[in-house]
Amino acid sequence: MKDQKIRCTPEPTLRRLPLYLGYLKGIETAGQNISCTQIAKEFGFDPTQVRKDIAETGIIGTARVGYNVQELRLKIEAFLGWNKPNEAFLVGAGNLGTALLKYSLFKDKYGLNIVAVFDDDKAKHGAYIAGKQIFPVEKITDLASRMHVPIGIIAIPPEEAQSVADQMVEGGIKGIWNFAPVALKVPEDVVVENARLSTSLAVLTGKLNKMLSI
Amino acid sequence: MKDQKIRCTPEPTLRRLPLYLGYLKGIETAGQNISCTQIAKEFGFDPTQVRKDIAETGIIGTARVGYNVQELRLKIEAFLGWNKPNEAFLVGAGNLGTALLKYSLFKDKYGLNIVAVFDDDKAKHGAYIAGKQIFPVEKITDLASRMHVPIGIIAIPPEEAQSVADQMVEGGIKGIWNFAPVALKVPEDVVVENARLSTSLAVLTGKLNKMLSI
DNA sequence: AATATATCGATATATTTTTATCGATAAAGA
DNA sequence: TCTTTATCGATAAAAATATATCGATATATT
Repeated sequence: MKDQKIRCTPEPTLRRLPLYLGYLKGIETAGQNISCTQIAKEFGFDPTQVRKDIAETGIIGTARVGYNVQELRLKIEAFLGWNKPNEAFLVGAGNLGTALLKYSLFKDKYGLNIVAVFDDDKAKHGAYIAGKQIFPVEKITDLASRMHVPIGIIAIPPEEAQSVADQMVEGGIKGIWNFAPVALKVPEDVVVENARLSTSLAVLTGKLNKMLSI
Repeated sequence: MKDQKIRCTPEPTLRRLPLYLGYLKGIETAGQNISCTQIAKEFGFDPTQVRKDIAETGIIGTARVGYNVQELRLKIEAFLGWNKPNEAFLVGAGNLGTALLKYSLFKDKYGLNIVAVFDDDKAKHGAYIAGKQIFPVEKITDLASRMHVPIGIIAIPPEEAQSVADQMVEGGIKGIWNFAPVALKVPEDVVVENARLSTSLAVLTGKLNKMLSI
């Protein structure tokens, strides 16, 4: 029973799909069809890999033709859940939180709809940023459970992150987008995706460091 | 001659090292030594994997004891190049750029020192944000080559990203931290790390989408 | 002092991810 | 119409990554 193991999409595939999507959006006017070969060339990937990634979405292509651009775009969006608004709570109205809120691409392109903002700074409570009212952190659990919000975004210092995550879980939030540099402990049925910029920076400086020292 | 292939650190390892680092910083007062087993438990990883990751830094541990906490921290920092200031140019003084600039952790913890900011909005030229003056984008090449700045950060809309990357490369920049959702084309000796938030969001919503539909 | 145990480093195995191959097929060109 | 070619989907091979095993060793326990 333990080894049921639902076959799930490889994470690298999930990371590449948004790239393809961005590309498709840019060329939608150009032509009707697109092949894996073309997409692969754009990104320097292997065509077979692109084909496998795309196959995950369930789309059926045509030999010698490829895929219909618009259909492929819609399939990827549906697969990622970006075709419908994903409601989210944002915790942390500091620099990062504010940037996330104002970054309109999230709403426009990825369907991420931040419906409320929370912060533990009393001075901010009741104020608005980017049209959203700021609430006290203690209200997360209650509001999340009543509004059935599925996603929580953590953009606060690491010390408070676990406590906020606990409150989110208690409120029934199923996915946490975590910008704090800590390992959150959550139940198995809650997905945590760490968007830690430091991780990305490490890859850059680590490679650079190696390269420049050779 | 083409297949020289320098043995390089696996990217997953580079991604995990900052996690260990953050953990080490949190416990430094707690004790003298730390074992892979303990670190692994903290993150839910396999101890052998942690040991391999750590081995990349060149540290030597002691059987039955583990590693000296402080030494390990310093080794990881040195390995990632975070022990010395990494000078960088930031292009884009919008929401994201400003957040990056103000996010003090980058400077304090990761040694990322943003020395100048560029934007193509004439109204911003000469102004200061977070103590840094804003320059016209056209000056990147000249300034980068004269100041020998190794890192460029791209925090602008996708349309302009490639052009800015070209200017960075021309100025001798060797590492680009790219926040724009496009595939940058650069010479082989330039490292590009894509810090695309959309990619991370895709992993979250993709998994959620699958989970909630089962 | 002898034995047990945790942990290291090294090596071997397993799993996952990427890349290559192959037959089938739809369009283009001879 | 027949051949050639690009591309698909499926399957196989290769490469990368993660996990397991094993002898050695330093500390703790009997």
